[in-house]
Amino acid sequence: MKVDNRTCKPLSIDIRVLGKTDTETCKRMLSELSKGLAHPARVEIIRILNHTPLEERCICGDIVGALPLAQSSVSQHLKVLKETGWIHGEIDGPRVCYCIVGGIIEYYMELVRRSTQE
Amino acid sequence: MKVDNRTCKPLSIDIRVLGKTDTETCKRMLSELSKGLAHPARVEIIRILNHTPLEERCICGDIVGALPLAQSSVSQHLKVLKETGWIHGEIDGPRVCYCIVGGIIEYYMELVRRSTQE
DNA sequence: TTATATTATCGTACATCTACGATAAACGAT
DNA sequence: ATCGTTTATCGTAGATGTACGATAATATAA
Repeated sequence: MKVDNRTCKPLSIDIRVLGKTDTETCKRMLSELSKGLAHPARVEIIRILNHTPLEERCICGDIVGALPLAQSSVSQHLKVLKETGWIHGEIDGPRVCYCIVGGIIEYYMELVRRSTQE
Repeated sequence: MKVDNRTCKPLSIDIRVLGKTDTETCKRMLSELSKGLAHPARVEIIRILNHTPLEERCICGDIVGALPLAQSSVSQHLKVLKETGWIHGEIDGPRVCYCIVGGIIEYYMELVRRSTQE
């Protein structure tokens, strides 16, 4: 019998790959990730996921409950965050467990630095 | 006779105001600024303006020349950057001199930190 | 199997974004 | 006053974003 194991493999991004990434690619990556942050609801989702401790991973329903939007709208925002590279999800029974990509915030900051100061 | 004085009053933003800003406002400001970065052309404009030394301020034509877009399209991107708080412009004869808002990049980074880690 | 819970997707309706050419507006120069 | 330069705005067209209810899909539970 399956217990409430909210599992998300800790998928991470290595900030060092940026050392080998050309400026044009950096700009595209930055604008793509920025699109993810370009809505208050998505900023809030990132905040929630970044807040949630590893042993208590966040399932979709928790996020829906925390936002003043319909379930289908939240699902769309989660999709945008997945497509723009901020989060990943894993099916856990009838539910889906969402996690923030490890190190993505630092990665984003570095992208801002590199793209604007290069 | 007017010489080529590319003047832009150095308009700046004080990062300390964030200390008195509530979370909800931070999220709205972050998503608004992020919208500004959500296109490669606008990232490039920010990079150019951040690169240009103060004594050689950037006029609109320079930016148009640096991008593979029509003048009207660049003008629209400049408008978005103005509306989202990244840059400001000053009329200088028939031309317009654009400048990045002082300290806006650090301000943006701090917004990312506060909005995601709060 | 059937029912229940959870989440994605579909269909729809507006709004906003993106890009362009054409035009207007503002100013300096002649 | 007229011309040329520079930049914003308009009009248009197509793409994308946003929000919702309804429905489908998936897995567990009964």
